[in-house]
Parts: sequence; structure tokens; C-alpha cells
Amino acid sequence: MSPKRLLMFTSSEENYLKAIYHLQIDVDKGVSTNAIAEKLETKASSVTDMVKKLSEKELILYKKYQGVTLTDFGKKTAANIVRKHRLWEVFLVEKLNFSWDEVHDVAEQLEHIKSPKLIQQLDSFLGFPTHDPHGDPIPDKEGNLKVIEKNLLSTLLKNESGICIGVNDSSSEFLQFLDKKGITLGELITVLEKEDFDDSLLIKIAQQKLSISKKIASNLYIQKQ
Amino acid sequence: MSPKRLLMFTSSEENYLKAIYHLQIDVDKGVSTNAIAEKLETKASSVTDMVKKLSEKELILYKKYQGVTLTDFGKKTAANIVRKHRLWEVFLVEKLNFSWDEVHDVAEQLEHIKSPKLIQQLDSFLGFPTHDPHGDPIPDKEGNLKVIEKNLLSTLLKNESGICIGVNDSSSEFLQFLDKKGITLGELITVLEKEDFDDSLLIKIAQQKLSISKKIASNLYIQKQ
DNA sequence: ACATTTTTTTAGATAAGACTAAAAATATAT
DNA sequence: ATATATTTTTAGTCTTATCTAAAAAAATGT
Repeated sequence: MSPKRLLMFTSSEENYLKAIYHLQIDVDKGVSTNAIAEKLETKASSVTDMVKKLSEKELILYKKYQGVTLTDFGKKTAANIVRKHRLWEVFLVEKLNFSWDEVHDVAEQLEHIKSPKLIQQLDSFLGFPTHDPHGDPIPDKEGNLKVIEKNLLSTLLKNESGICIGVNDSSSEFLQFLDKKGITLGELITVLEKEDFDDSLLIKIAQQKLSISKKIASNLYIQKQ
Repeated sequence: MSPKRLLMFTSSEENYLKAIYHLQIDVDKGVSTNAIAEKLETKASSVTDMVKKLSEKELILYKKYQGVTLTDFGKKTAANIVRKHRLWEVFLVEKLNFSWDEVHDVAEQLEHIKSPKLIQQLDSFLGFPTHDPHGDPIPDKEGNLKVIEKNLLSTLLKNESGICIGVNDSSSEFLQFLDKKGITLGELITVLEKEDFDDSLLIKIAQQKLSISKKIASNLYIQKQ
């Protein structure tokens, strides 16, 4: 740890950190320049510039052509941004009656508000939620997140069942589709049939039988019972 | 009205608009470059640059060396930013237990969040408040604010009384001082004595007699009974 | 192994918003 | 009325975060 280290970052820096954080979870090695550029819809050359800057601030480890990794400090900082994002999403859905497909863009702005007290009070006001409206875990103040075992619905076998706890794809289109079908987080889902032909599923949810395509089943997380 | 007009402004542009809005209420003529610079703690040359930009966007009227005035469009836009600022202040105090001297800096950030739905829902969630925690009126969606007759406590005569409805100075120091003395918005205040010597007042508030200096009395707004 | 393709970095340019220093316009004072 | 002071604008520079185009490094295919 260098002696003095600024704890305030620009929105742009925060967005890069968050992108690297999310990408680093997927693959367990250095995150490539191109991957970051794609995620942030920017150009690789811009990423190279920013990556140097974040490296100087000791938020990431960077060696030319080698990709980047978050330092512990960077990981904690990124987790804190994700924490803010997800808490705001809970607020929007629980208190302001947003639907779960509308919250992302607003939370994307709110996550950059600087005020530790604000987040602390918001957390308390919301009753210390552990998951956001899409089922994603909310990191605690130290940046740790409670890992719960989750499986894609598509990996369940016939007659297995579990609680629907999250989505893999959180695009508006997908979430609105789930709303239309009546699929909500917290519901018990049982696999009644698996069709070999197209990998579609027949499931039971909330006293209803529903046919679900492979694509849908690969975007729903289940906690096995 | 020009045919196409961008409705999204940068935080910086919004801050300038807000500053001009507040300054224009005080004096009823063009706002000077220096006044804006002082309010925003920036340099006059920076103001000149920005003022040209806002003028091109038809938010203000500007002629070299003549100061600026908000157009109707600019006024409405500025009022909307003030509306957001004050609604967020209510939220912070009423829902997140901030004290009234802590809200300004956070509201200063929150006011720039872009989402009409957010503000609409927040307004409703807060019960459509008409005033912020300092007693300042919240503009409605059209930018109009309900004007209520208010007088500085220092202008009241002996034996006059009224409800404490707002503050002129909303610095932390002043607000904390009021807290310490037990002076809260909504309380009935009666002037028991006026001291010619130092213009201090003896007032009755919430069953208590309190001696108040001229300076304090010149920063408290009263609605006469 | 070497040529080709892909990825990443460098170099140079641009735009927004701020600054300093100097020039121009306006206001004030004797 | 004219000299002085103040205010405002202009001109040029800086920083942050972008971009394009070209160069350099790494990865890939035969």
C-alpha cells in the first residue's frame, strides 16, 4: 500500500473497474484489452490508456500485452461499486415501483454518487438485502459476497426441482418475457419432462405447467432442493 | 423554439443554469459573469465560455458585456434541476435519517441523475412534498413554485408571532446552531421583546423563552399569523 | 518455421471544461 | 472629461477521456 492513495475515482475509472471485476469472475486469468473494450463499447486504444492510469493507482496489475488483473484494493473498490449498483436496484424496485427490467440504466448512474453515509443508510432503509432484483448477490462493505450454489435450469434432470433464484441474462427483453410467463424469483420449479429433440423442458411452476425452450432454461438460475 | 433541441445537459451545464436561476431571483436583471463565477467558485473566463455555449442552446440570452438572463426554456430547465435537488433533500432527511445540515452535498450529486420516471416516482413516494427540509419551495413539474408570504424574523415587531417556515442561510454551522437551540421548522414563534441596543430578540418558542441575536433573526423566515 | 492474422500499443488529433495572462470594454472618480 | 479601476472577453494552455491510423507484438495456420 502506498502511503497516500486517493479514494475518489472518476465515473469513467469506476466503469472500467467494474467491467474488469465482472470479466475476471468469468475467466480466471488476466482480462484482455479487447474484452474490456467490448464490454464498455469503447476502443482498445482507449482501454490501453485507462489501464495504465488504473495501474499507476495500484488498482490493477498490468503488463503490456498481458492483460490485467485487479489488485486486492481494486477488487474491493470494484465490489463497492457493484454493491452500490445493486442496492440502488433494490431501492428502485422495492420502494419506487420500478419493474426489474427498468432499473439498470438508472442504477448505472446512481452507483457513482459519492457518499458513504448514503449507502450505509440506504442499506439499512432497505433492510440489509442480500440480493438484487435479478437474484445477484450484493457484496458487503468489505466486498465479500455470499456464494450460494446455483445451477442453470437447463442442467437439471427430469424430476429434479429447486427455487428460481436469479437470471443469467438480465436484458429487458428476457425479463419482460419472464414476467409474461409468470416466472418470478423465489418460485419453486420442477422439471417434469426433458425433450431430447430440442432440449426444451416441461416445468411446473406455481401450480402451472409450462413449456420452456433451451434458451430460456440456460438463462435461469435454480437453487436445487 | 428551434426544431431540434437536445434535452440532455452535462452536469456542468446544469450547475451553471442553477446558479443563474438562483442569482436571477435575487436581482431582477441580467446576471453578471463575475457573480456566476463567484457562485460556482470558478473563474470569469470559464464563465464566458460556458455562457456562449448555453446561449447557443437557447437556454439563456447573452450579449457581450451585458450579463445573462434565462429564457423560458432555461428557466424551466433550471427549475427542474432545483426540483430534483429539493426532492432528494426531502428523501435524505425523511427516509434516510440525514440531518438537515448534511443533505446539500449529496443532493448536489443526485440532482444530475437523468430519469424522469425516477423523479416522478420519488415525488409520489415522498407524498408530493411542497417544501424541502430548509423550508424552500419545491418547483412543480412545470417549474412553478407556490409563493408563500414570508418575513425575516428580524422584521417582526414586538408581540407579533408566526410559524418558522424556512432559513435564509443553510450552512451546516447555522443549521446545527438551530438544532442546538431547539429551533425547528413548523414551530410557532412569538416576539416578546426587541432590544434596541443590539437588535437582539427575546422570543417564545415551544414553551421556552430564548434570546436570539440580530444575525440569527436575519436568517430565519416566518409566516406571520 | 515462416507467413498471415489478430491483438495490443503508440502516436497524434479532438472535444469539454477548466485555467492564466493579456487585451478590450465598461464603470468610477476626481 | 479624462485618467484609473473594474469587469469581461480573448488567446493560448492543460487535463481527461475519447478517437483513428499505423506500428509492434503475439497468436495461428499450414
